[in-house]
Amino acid sequence: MNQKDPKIPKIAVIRMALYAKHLGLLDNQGIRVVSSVELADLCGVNPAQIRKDLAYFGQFGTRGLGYPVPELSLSIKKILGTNRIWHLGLVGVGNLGRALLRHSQFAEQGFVFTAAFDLDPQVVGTLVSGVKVSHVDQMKRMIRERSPFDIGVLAVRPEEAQSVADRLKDSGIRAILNFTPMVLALGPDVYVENVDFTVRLHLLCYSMTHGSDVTQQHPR
Amino acid sequence: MNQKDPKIPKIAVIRMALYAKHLGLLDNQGIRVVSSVELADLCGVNPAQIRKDLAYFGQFGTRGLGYPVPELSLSIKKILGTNRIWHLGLVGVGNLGRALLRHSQFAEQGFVFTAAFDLDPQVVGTLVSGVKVSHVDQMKRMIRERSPFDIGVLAVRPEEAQSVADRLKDSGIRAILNFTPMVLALGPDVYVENVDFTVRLHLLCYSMTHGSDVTQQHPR
DNA sequence: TCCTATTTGTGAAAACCTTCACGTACTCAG
DNA sequence: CTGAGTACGTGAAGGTTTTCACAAATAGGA
Repeated sequence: MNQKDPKIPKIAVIRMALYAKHLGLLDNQGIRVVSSVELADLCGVNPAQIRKDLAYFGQFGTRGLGYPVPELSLSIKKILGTNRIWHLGLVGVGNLGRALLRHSQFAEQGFVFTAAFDLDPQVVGTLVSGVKVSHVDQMKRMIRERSPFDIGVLAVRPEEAQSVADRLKDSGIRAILNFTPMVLALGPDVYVENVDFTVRLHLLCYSMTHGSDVTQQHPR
Repeated sequence: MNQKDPKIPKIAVIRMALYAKHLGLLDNQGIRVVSSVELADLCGVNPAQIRKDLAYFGQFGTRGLGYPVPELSLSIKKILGTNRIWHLGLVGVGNLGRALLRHSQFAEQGFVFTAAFDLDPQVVGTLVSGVKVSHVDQMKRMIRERSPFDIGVLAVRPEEAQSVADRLKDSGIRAILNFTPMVLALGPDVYVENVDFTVRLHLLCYSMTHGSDVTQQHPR
């Protein structure tokens, strides 16, 4: 399973998602071919960067011409694994959870919520954005029996984060998008990505107080 | 104003926010002193990394002992500029905007919403989480007259992102936290931080399809 | 007061990532 | 078919960040 990719930098994978986004836009405009220089302008990176990043995964361009937009777009999606629908399961139907369920961008990119869990009896049983909210205690059974989703989205209170994450792992979930501010201890079998808006606010504060004397760009 | 910091990597600033978070937790637990090794374990980074990062900004530790938790916590906050209240102005009171207004973590970290704007007449005039929603057309006047906030939080639809951002800039706002998927063109006078959850989902997909053969850790 | 154990602060080395520069291969016009 | 032009793919150079390793400094006990 694990391809012998001789060490691909995580940041290159992140940029692939960026390229995919812009290639999608170009594709919608009916543009068939793009050069690394043009794509680089759109993405705000160096053209050589794009060629290097793509070269990690194969050869996609035609010398003298450029890259075929629709084909490259699809190739990157295949590389990222986003050329299919991924099912998401939300845990924690509070303010943020509710907003995530209703957030249209997920669906637009092939991420669909198929389950939601909470422990508030007021919320359990309700329908939010077409998704039935179940009790957290039902979670393990539902996952085991029907495996309704691939990725767990954690939007519970900080106190509950670790125990819910443990339950997700125990149920067989291998990837978690963590919106809580807690660092989850789950071992290497579970992939975790943390989303913490406040870190970005801290950066803005630093920039405003110092006039942003910061070196590197570091993408999104 | 611009201190002669001889090039501090952005990623070091990002980690400072991470350190601040954990130091705050330690402080709450009543722990008075922490070594770089202990803090590194908590933050999931290399101890030398922490010492290097801190050294960009000064000397904070005592050899043979470690770092004084409350003092270091405060020092980092001063460095980041988060030892004060920052006021936020939300534009776009939709699902996400509403959740952000109600999100308790902002207030806990000294970020307080003092204004909110929308153009839906159904929403304008209502009170969300104690904040009165005004019409976007009032925004420029309100900012100019009362400068009610320092940082603009953009949670509008993608189509409106650029024009609203232009308006914020025009009104004198110098920092924007951008939750839309659009890349904003505002020039160097405005600091912009983009928050795009879907990028993280893409990374999880990549990890799951490939068995995560990704090199670097790159924080939050 | 002195000695040992500990931990910081920091040059130097290593690892990593980005950019350059150019050979190669392809396109397209004539 | 040919040749000029173009743009990819990639080794090497350059730059940045991380890690190592150790001297310097302090704590604390005897």
